[in-house]
Amino acid sequence: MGEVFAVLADPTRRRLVEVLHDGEQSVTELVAAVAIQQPGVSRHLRILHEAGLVTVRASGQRRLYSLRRQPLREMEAWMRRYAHDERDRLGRLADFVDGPAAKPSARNRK
Amino acid sequence: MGEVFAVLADPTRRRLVEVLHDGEQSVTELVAAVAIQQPGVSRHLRILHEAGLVTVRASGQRRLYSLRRQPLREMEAWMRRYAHDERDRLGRLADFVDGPAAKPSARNRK
DNA sequence: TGTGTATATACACGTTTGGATATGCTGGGC
DNA sequence: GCCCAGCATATCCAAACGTGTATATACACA
Repeated sequence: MGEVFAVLADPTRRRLVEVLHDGEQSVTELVAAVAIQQPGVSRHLRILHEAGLVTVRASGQRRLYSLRRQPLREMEAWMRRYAHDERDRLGRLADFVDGPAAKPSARNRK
Repeated sequence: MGEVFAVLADPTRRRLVEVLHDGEQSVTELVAAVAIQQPGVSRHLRILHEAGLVTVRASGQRRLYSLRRQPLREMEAWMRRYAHDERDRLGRLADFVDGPAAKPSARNRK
């Protein structure tokens, strides 16, 4: 699992994940979304694939990549354990329901 | 924010976060919890501190470190965005209530 | 079959990283 | 004031990393 942390440490790879969140994309489309050359993107995609973060599907001469969310969920579970105090479980539930965009609740204010 | 991803890419630093989750710890205690020498731990603690992940408090000749959860929460928010599909919001809520240990629900099965 | 396009791999290079060892600094007890 | 414990900083080193350029491979289409 720690593998995923290292893989997402790179900003370009995080960007790829963000773009793939919108759905299946070809390498060319992904190249257009980042700041490096195509071979670099292919290499990052290989790393993402080896970490189980993407799947590939050939379509003609294109290779269509899509996001695999399972490893992200495991990483999210780790974050959830340590991002919050053990107490205040109801408050966390409220945050989850409100979503990330919600204003901080009273309990989160300094 | 991407700083935090890079900082937590290192397994030793993640271990330190896990240990600090139990509460304030001195450097000596932290050294006992990991597999490297004291200078290495001090360096990791500096990196964690610069990323805002820990705070320090002097107590005699000891330095007591504790966890700052705010950056972890921001990182968790990123994870939450991409670890889940946009649809199926109610299902995610159920997962959250059940916690990570819960059996996968029907909706998660292939 | 030949040519262009889409993607992957090879190679070389500079930079960053994490570790060990050695040393410096500070505060407490005698 | 001395000495020891706790911790930080300096230095060196090997390994890993990310990038660009060049090249290879695979498929499409005429």
